[in-house]
Amino acid sequence: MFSKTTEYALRAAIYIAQKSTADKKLGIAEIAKAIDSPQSFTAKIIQQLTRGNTLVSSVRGPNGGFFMTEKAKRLPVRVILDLMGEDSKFQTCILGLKQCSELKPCPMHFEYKPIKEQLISLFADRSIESLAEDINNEHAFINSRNKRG
Amino acid sequence: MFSKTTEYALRAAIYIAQKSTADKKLGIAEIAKAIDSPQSFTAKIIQQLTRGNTLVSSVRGPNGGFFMTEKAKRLPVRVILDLMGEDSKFQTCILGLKQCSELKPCPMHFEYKPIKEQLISLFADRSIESLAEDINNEHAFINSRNKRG
DNA sequence: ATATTTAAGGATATATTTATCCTTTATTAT
DNA sequence: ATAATAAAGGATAAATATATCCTTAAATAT
Repeated sequence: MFSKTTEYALRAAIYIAQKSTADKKLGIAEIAKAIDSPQSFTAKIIQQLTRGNTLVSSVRGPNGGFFMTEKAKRLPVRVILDLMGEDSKFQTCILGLKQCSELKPCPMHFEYKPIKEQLISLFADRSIESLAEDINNEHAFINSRNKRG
Repeated sequence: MFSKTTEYALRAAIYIAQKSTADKKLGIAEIAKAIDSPQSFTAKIIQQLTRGNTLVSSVRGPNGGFFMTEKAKRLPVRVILDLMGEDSKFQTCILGLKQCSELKPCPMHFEYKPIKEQLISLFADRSIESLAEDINNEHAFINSRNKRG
């Protein structure tokens, strides 16, 4: 579905939404370990997510790190894809044809269309924090220790 | 969604289903031109689709080429993905987590699940020929000249 | 001011995907 | 048999994605 790069971006952003506040910043080492991704590479990716200062915020130096404001957590998941340059991910033809359209549909166009629309609205309608809600405290983030008990 | 390789495979197989019979084989040059793909690369990909002799058939020499039997045309689209080694494409976690499951779901698991199921059944239930049915004769295969008029 | 901490950024390495070219093999037509 | 045709297959190149390392810049604590 997504490239590894985008998978790391989604995991990182969702994790930061789950675990950080303006008062509780997360270091790159913690994030990379929690989401099971290569640290240096993830650092570059999170850099991209800080561009424009709308999604992820960062502070350098001691007690610095990454965090998301409450406002940022309410943004749609789509914003992550936008910052990764994957915003047209679901807009494209499933067979990769540039000229595929309603008027000149590819052989899978109408079969794929309703599914594509659900994918688009999944990312457009759901906020990052709505996903981050950790209902049963057993999310599949490998190294996070979410259990309270 | 898919890699370019898989996109070419889908386009090629669908095109061969549309245009070939055992008596009317298609050359690699025609196929590559019709589906707008690099010829040599597409040749390798179609080779993969001939493995096991269940989907695409090939004959060498003069009047040779590629074709699909009527039986092959009735196979589900999924078979193309299988031969390309992309059979688990939709089975995987949308965030790329290996340990994502019903018991330990990733933050998008349940939101993505119904969409994933539709994708799986699109490829499992629909036959290649059912897609290939060229309803309005204006498919987005760039260089095919489907118009009868 | 200085040292320490942590992200930002540049340069480079590695792996994988995508693509081309050339030779070989099978089949057909003469 | 020989030449022509078309796919099969091997070797290699180019492009892109993935990943690491090192230096720089900013913020904090002392």
